[in-house]
Amino acid sequence: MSTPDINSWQSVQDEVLRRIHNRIWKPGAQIPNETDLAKEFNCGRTTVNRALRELAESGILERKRKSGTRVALHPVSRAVIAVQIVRREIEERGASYGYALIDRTVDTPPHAVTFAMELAQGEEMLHVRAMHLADGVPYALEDRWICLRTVPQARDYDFAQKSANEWLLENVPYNRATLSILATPASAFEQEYLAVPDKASILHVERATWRDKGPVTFVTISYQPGHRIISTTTS
Amino acid sequence: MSTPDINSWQSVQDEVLRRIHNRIWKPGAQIPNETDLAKEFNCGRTTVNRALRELAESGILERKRKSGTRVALHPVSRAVIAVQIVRREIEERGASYGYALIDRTVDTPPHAVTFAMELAQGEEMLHVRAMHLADGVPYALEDRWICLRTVPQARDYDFAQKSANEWLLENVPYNRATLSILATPASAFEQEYLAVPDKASILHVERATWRDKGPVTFVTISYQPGHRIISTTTS
DNA sequence: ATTATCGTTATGTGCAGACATAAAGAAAAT
DNA sequence: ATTTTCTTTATGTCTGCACATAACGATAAT
Repeated sequence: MSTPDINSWQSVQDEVLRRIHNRIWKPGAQIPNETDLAKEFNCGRTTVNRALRELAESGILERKRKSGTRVALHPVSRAVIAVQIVRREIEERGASYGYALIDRTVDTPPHAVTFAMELAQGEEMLHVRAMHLADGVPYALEDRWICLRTVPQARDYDFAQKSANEWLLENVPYNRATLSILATPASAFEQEYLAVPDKASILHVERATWRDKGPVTFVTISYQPGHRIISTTTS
Repeated sequence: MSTPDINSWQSVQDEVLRRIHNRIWKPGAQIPNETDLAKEFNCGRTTVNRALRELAESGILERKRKSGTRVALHPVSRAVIAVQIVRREIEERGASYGYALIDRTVDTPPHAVTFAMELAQGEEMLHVRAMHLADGVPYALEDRWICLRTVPQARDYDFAQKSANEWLLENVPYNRATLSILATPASAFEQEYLAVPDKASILHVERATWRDKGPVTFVTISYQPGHRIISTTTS
């Protein structure tokens, strides 16, 4: 109508966001349907669809066939954190990366590990522990269990030069992953290798991965006290 | 070609993922261009484009105009965590929600807060502290600073019934947000209100929000020891 | 009153075709 | 040798149109 042509999906999205932020469309309220918006903005319905679809994916809008589109009442905003190999994490901070293997054994994992990997107990796995250093200083510890049934080739790799972190990513693809973040007091092992005092507060990232139902690995990364995981939030 | 018709963007995506997982297309390798894939799958280029675009957004593929599309060498997988109001977090666990305001004052925030909000020091803000309870037990503490310049109407609200968490979300929209996760030993304040021992390890989520360059709020949620943030990972 | 059926409606998706745009590489000019 | 300009190529996006599909609501059958 009076609106000047808004004919890129990006500009449609901007305009929709503007109306939501300015309470022209209030939380919970229904917004016009795609066809009408397309007419108003003088663009194709496909363009409006793409703009709204993305906003729905990010939780700002709620869409239902036939019922239409409404502004979310309690938007669940999604914080995205980038999970990448520790070497890159360190290099992106402008530090030089160092790696040291601590030990590599074959053992039966504790219950917490088999539980996270959705397995019965008793199976032997490869247990690899290593340190990641930034400018020579301990940056994080890696405590990893690798399922030898799914990844038999790990038995022949010594992990002395390249971390299991990187080796697995390059050699063993996965389909599914879980990730969990928690805080615990430093264990004796962490105290020793991270060189921190008793009861220091450690941030842990636990990650389990699977390849087509076969468990691949379960890893805990323990960070130096004070470490932050920073997210780039959308919307 | 020999491939049976794959003509939904979803099935194209599945097939592409299958080829990546089965190393038919190896990390770092270039994959055929959209037109060729469309021909092979017997579908429109638009369909292939949507499938590949989403995989690129999720970090599995890397695309560049003219150069083409290649399988990411070091895929940065994106873990998505849902940030929502604490009440919903508790209710989703099947517990009953309780709320208690601890205090509400006007004060000048400490440096850590003004820094996170990208402000100069000296400005007075509203400081609200409260407890969130699950089945009557302390679940998390909320320590919040609200910018009275951007949100003057907060001065007239007492936060006795409804948490600032919810009030802000319903009344003050935001454009931009940062999120940061860290672990620290329990402060004296946390020890008292979370009823935890000295030096307990506490998981914190810090979040700052802005509305069109105007700072809205900075909040720290401190969770009961043992709390986990769980992410639903894609790819 | 309850259940089954069916039309209506808004979103979801697919297609072909067109043009826009980034970027690599070749060719031309300096 | 270096810089500039052009051509080519693959992705990025917009359009109109068509049909699929979920779901609300009304109507009909039980």
